[in-house]
Amino acid sequence: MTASDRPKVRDSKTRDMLIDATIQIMVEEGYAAATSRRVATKAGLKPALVHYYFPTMDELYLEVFRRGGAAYLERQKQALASDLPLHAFWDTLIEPKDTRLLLEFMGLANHRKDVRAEIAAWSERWREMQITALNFVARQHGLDTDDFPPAGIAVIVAAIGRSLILEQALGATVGHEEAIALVARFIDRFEMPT
Amino acid sequence: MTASDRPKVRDSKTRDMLIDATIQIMVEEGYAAATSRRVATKAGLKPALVHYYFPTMDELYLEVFRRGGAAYLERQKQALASDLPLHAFWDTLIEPKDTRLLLEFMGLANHRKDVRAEIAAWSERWREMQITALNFVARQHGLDTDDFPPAGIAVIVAAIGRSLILEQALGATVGHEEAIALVARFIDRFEMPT
DNA sequence: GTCTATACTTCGATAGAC
DNA sequence: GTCTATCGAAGTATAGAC
Repeated sequence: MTASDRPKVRDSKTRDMLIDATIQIMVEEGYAAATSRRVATKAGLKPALVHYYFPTMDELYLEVFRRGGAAYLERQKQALASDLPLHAFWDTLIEPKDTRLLLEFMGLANHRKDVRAEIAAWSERWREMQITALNFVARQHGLDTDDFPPAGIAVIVAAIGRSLILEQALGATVGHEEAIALVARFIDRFEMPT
Repeated sequence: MTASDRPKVRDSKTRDMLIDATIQIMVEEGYAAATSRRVATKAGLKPALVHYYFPTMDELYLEVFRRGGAAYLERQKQALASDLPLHAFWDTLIEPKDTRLLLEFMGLANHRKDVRAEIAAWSERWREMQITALNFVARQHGLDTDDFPPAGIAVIVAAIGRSLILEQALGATVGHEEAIALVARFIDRFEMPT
């Protein structure tokens, strides 16, 4: 049985276990630790099964990313459609597990060029969704686009959230409290908390 | 000859070549590609030599980080001591090669726990240096620390620079121009360009 | 200091029994 | 669908000739 004619099982408990194991390893030990053997062991299975479901490791990584990426976009969509879109958006950005996984995939993109295109395309959708929502926020509040350029704000707010998670993983949190306070103040200017 | 009694050569052309090769591979293909074989090949040498100079790969990684980290701190020190510290600091943050290497090491920190402590300690020094300088800037301009909390500003400005580089490596640059303009405007408020 | 040669481990992947 | 068994490539690391 070669790579091309393996069954394309889309929903299977075993398959899910392999995906979950991969996520867990990537988050805890980095993408480089997510080998077929390690993944299988963590899932309580044998390495050959990994290749049964995912002929190549790239296909496993891509499937993990597609699932996680789709779920992440869905949560962001909900957040941006909520009553306090800026607050909810910010909350998605500082969710540790999701953000760490995303950061691992950004590293993986530099290591596996086949994975890169997929992540780049996802990032564009992710960003466009933010810009659309922030454009709406800007119009709603009659904001000057010099003070509140939606695209620029999206880039900056996401950058801050991501970096906080990245530094927290290192245990370096000096200045975080102050940075979070600044972000909160900025967000509160547009969405008054009750 | 065991790991403990190998010569601790501190300056050697060959050693430098191995370090340079490691940096190049890490930046271009990610830390996971920086194997002893790949490093040796890129330097035009044999794998055994890598282990002659660096008994374990962790020692190679640490030496690369120590050199790069020291040089980076030195450049930051110069920047923060310049006439336009905020502008110069920002320039160091968006220097692509340095920042990409640093991001790779942050990934490596999640993968190699022995490397993590070193990177965490470096990050603290890096950040403290920024805070000290920004405290000085704040005092010089008589700034309200509610509007300009040095530690928070350091975290945020660094976060933006790093994320821009990270996204640029992916080819995702939507909103970057606007984000950069916002940062420039903020910085210019305190350091008027001539 | 640099090489060849090699030991041992881990990895990705496949074949084939069940 | 899951396993055992195995292959070849690549990984870290060492021994020893030069």
